This record gives sequence, C-alpha cells and structure tokens, in this order.
Amino acid sequence: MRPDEHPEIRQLSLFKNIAETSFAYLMRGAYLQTFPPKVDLILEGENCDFLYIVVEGGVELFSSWNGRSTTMSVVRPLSTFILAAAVKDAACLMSARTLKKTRLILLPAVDVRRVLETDVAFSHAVITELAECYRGLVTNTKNIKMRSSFERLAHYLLRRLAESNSECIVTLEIEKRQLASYLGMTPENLSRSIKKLEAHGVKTNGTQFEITDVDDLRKLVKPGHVIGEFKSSAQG
Amino acid sequence: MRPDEHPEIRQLSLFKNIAETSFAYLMRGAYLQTFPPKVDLILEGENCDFLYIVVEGGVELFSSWNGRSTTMSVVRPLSTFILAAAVKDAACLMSARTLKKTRLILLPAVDVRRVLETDVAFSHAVITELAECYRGLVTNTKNIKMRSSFERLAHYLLRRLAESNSECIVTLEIEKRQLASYLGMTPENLSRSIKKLEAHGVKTNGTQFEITDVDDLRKLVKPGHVIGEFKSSAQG
DNA sequence: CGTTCAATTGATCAGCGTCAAACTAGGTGG
DNA sequence: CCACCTAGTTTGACGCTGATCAATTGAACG
Repeated sequence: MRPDEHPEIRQLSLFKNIAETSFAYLMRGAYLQTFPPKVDLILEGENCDFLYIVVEGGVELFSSWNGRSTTMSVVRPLSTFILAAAVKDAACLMSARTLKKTRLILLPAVDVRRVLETDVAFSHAVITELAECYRGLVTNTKNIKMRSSFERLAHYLLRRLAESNSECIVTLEIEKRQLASYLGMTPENLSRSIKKLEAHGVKTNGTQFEITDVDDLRKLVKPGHVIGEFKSSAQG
Repeated sequence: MRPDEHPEIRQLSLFKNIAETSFAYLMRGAYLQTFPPKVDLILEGENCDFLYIVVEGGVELFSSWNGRSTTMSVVRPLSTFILAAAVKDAACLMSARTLKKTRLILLPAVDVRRVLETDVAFSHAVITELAECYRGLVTNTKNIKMRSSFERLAHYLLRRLAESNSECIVTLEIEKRQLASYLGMTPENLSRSIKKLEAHGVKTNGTQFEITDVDDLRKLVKPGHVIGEFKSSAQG
C-alpha cells in the first residue's frame, strides 16, 4: 500500500501524531482489501497476525461457546479492531466477520509491535486507544449487570441518537437479530421490547426509530450518573 | 516514600523494566497508607488523582446505578488498579473500597502520566497491562453473556483452583454476597447453586471448597475453547 | 451474652428464553 | 415483471432460570 493511498487513516488517533517514517513503515507492509458480506476474518483462539482498520462497511466482533454465540461489538469506519491481541501477540478472544461488503486495511501485527518499540508517539496513542476500549467495555459490563434488557434497549437508542446528526431519528445499521445479541437478549424479546417502547415516546418503522419524547427515554435510562455512558464502545 | 521501602513493588510488571530514575521519581511522590476495612477509596464519576497499588489486603471495584450495585472486580496484592482512568486523566468508571485492612501505595496520576512521556519502557509496560485488563474484561463479558449463573460459579471455582497451590482445595477470600454480585447473581441463588455443586463433585464447608471430581466440573465449564479463560481478571 | 449482619431455606413471582407458527421483505430465476 | 424462495421478524403460548420477599439459622464481635 502506498502511504498516501488513504489519507483519512493518517488522521486516526492511532496514527495522527506518529512520525512520518513510522507511518510509511506501517503502510509499506499493509494490505488493502475488500471483502464480501459475511466473510470470517478472525476465528477466536487463533493467533493474531494483523491489526485491522475498517475503511468502509462494517465488522461484527463475536464469540461462540458450547453452541451459544454472542455479538460483542460492531466496528464501523474509521476504527481499528483487535488491537489488544495484536500488541500482545496473543490469541484472539473474539471472532470477526464482515457485516456487508467491507474495505479493510490489514497491518501486520509484527510491524505494529516493531513501530511500538521505536515511536513514542505511537506508544502513547496505543495507550489511549486501549484505555478507551477498556473503559467502553467497563460501561458495557455495567450495563449488562445492572440494567434490564428493556433498559438496555432504551440506553442503546439514546446512545445512537447522541452519535447521529438527527434530533430524533435513529436508523439501525445492523440486523435486529444482531442487535438483540449485542444487547444480550433474544430476537423475540427485542421485538417485544420495541413494541413496549411505543408507550415511551418512540415510533418505529422497520429499522427507523423516531424518538418523540427524549425525556421519557431518559427517565428509563437515567444516564449521567455514570460518566462516559455515551462514548465509544469497545473493540480492542 | 523511599524507593527502597517496598522492594517487591519494583518487581511488578509495570515497573520491572523502567529506569531507576523513573522509579525513584514515582516513589518520591508516592504515599504508603493503611486503611481499615470497608473504606471508600474511589467514588465513580470523580476524577482520578492516583494510581493505586494493593500491597496487602484487598480492594473491591464496584459500580452503582439507580439503587442497584454490582461488584466488578476484586484486586489482591500485588496489583494495580484504576490504571485506565489514571493515564487518561478521566473520571473513574468504578468505585473502590477496601475489603479488609489494606495497605496501599498511591501514586499521583500526574506523576504517572509524566513518566509515561519520558520512559519508553514504562509506556510498554502500561500497554501490556492495559491490554491484559481489556482481555480479562472480554472474557468476563463472554462469561456473563454465554454462561448460566451455575456455569459461571463452576468456572469461577476452576479458575481459583488453577491459581491456588492446592490440588483440590479452594478457599473463598471474599464474602459470598460479594462473590454473588461479581458472578451476576443474588446471594440466595448462589447459596442454592453451591448446593447443586455437590452433585458435581464439590464438597463445601463454609468458605472451603473441596473439588473431588475436577473432570465433572470441567464438563460443566467446557474451558479451553476460549484461550485465556484462566488468566487474570480485569482491574484497570 | 446480646447485637448485628451474613448465609440459608422456603415460597412465590417475573423476566426472559424456548418452541412453534404466521408474516414480511429482499433477492433470484423463469 | 412477477412468482417464488429463503431468511429475518413478529406474534402467541409456555416453561425455566433466577429475582424477590420473608423467616430462620449461623457466625463474628464488642
């Protein structure tokens, strides 16, 4: 890959402040590839050879055990994923698959670790990124342990609303079954919970959600007690 | 604090490879303090002024929301906690309190961030530590989302057994109500689950657990599919 | 030796998962 | 362009896991 091929990734917080030579070194070994939907990228348990960057499309991080399976995170452009395993040169704890047609940059993990040794700015960026991933997961865990599935759904909508440009419209970019799994509930239960939302100022139409009474939702979610609730979700 | 006051903390992975001057700088500003049981050290939402090291005793990391509360992690000697918030200079996402009489080292977070800028070895140690914390939490989340409460208990016992010296004895070092909260269940349910364990080769006597049939437990837990299951728990 | 709080036990109930069936939408081939 | 097929979604009925409530037992500590 040429270093100037995707100028926008130079602006990622991971690379923004690193030396030009470090960036060039990383790009020299990088692959830019486009994958069809539903392609397995990573199988949990396998060692981690690349750090991934989502340029376009979307990637689901999930885990399977004993016939069960759960969506851990959804990674959208421009974000990296599987950073923790890459820097530790360890087995991946999550599997990854594309949600739709997706363009990815693959940085060989050895190169990442190499640059880590020479470029202090990169080290600091990795520290910040890992800390954010960690804190995102902490918030996630608190959610699962302290809120009901219905409250988690309301919380999710408020989070997506805060991220969006709109005042009151949220559009799901993933299938409901995957959202259900991410929220730790069954598709059936999600379907019923969405119905229940209508009594709390949310009109739905397929993947469109119109929040007509934000305050009502906030009453369910009671955010603000916990700082960081509406920040990023984890994907390290 | 004198740099040579607690030689064992020099051996912590966070400090093992850092420069002597960095370590001295950190120690110069450090406080060594002993706290009684059940003392609140950190209130979530407040900014993080220190990085903590547990020298003796134990600390519970927990979170509260809307009248509910949950134990997120238990930190034992010699470990650090609240590293992520300290390096990010951000609000803590978890509260902390001592479980019993506990000796702690408090490193001013500004000093930590200062050393981060000058000492590459320290940066790398922080990266490793954060990555481990993150991966511990990933495992935790997978546990909560994919295993039943009974399976989580069995898994917990096997984990503690792997950490202990004994072939078959596990001794709880926390109250059962806290274990229940950590595992995401009620004390009543934990009590009943412990009873159920007797049918799977576990004899109990108060806080003592004797695992007489490890294979039976393993059948419940089915570990090994997910690498890293028996490593550390998160506490960043 | 009494006070206090954790742990246990029993009874009940609710949230949510499971199973099954009907419905809908998006994509494909005739 | 439409019929069809497949897969996701919705709806209903039912059952189980685990929470709640209440009462008792047990253990730690002054």
